[in-house]
Amino acid sequence: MGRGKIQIKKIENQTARQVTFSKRRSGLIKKTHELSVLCDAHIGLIVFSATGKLSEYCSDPPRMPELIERYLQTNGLRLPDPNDDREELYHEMEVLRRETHKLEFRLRPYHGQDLASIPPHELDGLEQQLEHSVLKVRERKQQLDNLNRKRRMLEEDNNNMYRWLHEHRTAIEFQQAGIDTKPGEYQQFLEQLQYYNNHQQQPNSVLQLATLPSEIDPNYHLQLAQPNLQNDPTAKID
Amino acid sequence: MGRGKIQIKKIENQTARQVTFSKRRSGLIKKTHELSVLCDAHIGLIVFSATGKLSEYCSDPPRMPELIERYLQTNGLRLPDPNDDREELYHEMEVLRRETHKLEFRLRPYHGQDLASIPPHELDGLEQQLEHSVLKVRERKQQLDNLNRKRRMLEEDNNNMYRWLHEHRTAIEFQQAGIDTKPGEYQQFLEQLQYYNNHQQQPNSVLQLATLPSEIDPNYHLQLAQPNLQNDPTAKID
DNA sequence: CAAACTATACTTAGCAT
DNA sequence: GATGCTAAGTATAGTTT
Repeated sequence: MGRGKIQIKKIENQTARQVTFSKRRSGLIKKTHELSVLCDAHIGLIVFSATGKLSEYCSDPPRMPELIERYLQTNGLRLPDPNDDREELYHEMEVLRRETHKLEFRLRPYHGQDLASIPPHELDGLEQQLEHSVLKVRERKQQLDNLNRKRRMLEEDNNNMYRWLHEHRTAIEFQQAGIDTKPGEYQQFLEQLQYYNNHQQQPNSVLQLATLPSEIDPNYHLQLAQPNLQNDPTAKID
Repeated sequence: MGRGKIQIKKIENQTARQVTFSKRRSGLIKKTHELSVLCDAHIGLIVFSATGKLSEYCSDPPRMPELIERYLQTNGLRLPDPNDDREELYHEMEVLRRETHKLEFRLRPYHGQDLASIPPHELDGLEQQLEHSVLKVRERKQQLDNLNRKRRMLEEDNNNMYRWLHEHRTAIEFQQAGIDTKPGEYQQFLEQLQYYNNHQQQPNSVLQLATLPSEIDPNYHLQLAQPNLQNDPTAKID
């Protein structure tokens, strides 16, 4: 089939091998196609060249995967490992399921259910735990009460300030007309307010306010009070 | 390539088609093999005849699945994979995971943790819940205490009976020596015991034992009493 | 029906471009 | 590296056994 007969063994000459590969590959594909058409066969051909390049032929090109699937089934084969972590998955699920049950179980005594299933010697611990938790909850409620009280104080405070500012707006506006607000002054004002809020025992007097710098937009007051609430160290819980 | 030229289209003559299939198929496999050897290529050939018969060739026969896997990967394809419930599995796991987290989260307030994350309006409910659970636990402890007291009483009772039996052993043995034990006599013996028990002040009767909650091992009294009875031939029952 | 035959069509090795 | 040429080697259609 050529100028000379050849042995069927790897062609050592790299160039010759490449040429032969190319020629024979198309010949092979042609013959594959002919067979599939002439005899109505379903054929798939997969060729990886020595350099890893893929060529393929399928008598019904889009259905190569089907063909492969059919091949694997016919042969009772499974793909070496598509990535079968199925076992792992099942195991992981089992673990999760168990955990969920355990948690559900652990939750029951706290609802006063199923106490009969608790070993007697654990009852004291459970009781203490519950008592401790009740205390914690009460503590938390107290904390919230305190916070609410503080908030109300601050609100009242703000209202007082707002009222004061409102009453004096005319005077302030008059001042503002003369003096431009400088950045440093606003910052100074903030610090004073902060101090004022932190050191107040009772909601306070409009009198102290009178000592604050006066060149302020009366709309600031709402924004100013808020940060103090959030920064209140006593509000921190965990 | 034969006595006459042919069109590449399905051979209608069923016999001719079968013959051609057979001849060309071996030719194809031969050429496939030659290409793989000559050019060091990795080749897989899958042929399903019109009648569904499978023929295959692989340059490295045992590694057909690998070849296929490589092919699918190279093409970025996935097998249709009929039994891929992976998605479902993932989903189910996600649900479980969520549930576990939810449970963990629900457990925390009962340990007095993380109360800050509880909406304030739920604190009262939680407090009540905890108080209720504490009561339940105390109730349960009380129950166990009662059971233990009862058990101790029964033990004492058994000991008293044993003592009584021991003290009267001689008389009983004498009775037995003359007369074979009849059903009526055992009954009589029981009645004597009954009488004895009913006239004791503190210890409970054997009959009362049957009314105890099941948490107490019903065999308990027997285990205590048994050794005594076994030592006493007159006590033999059934 | 399968295997063997054989004339002929097809494929391709080696070479040249 | 791909393509074209062509003699030589192969595959196989149709036929025979």
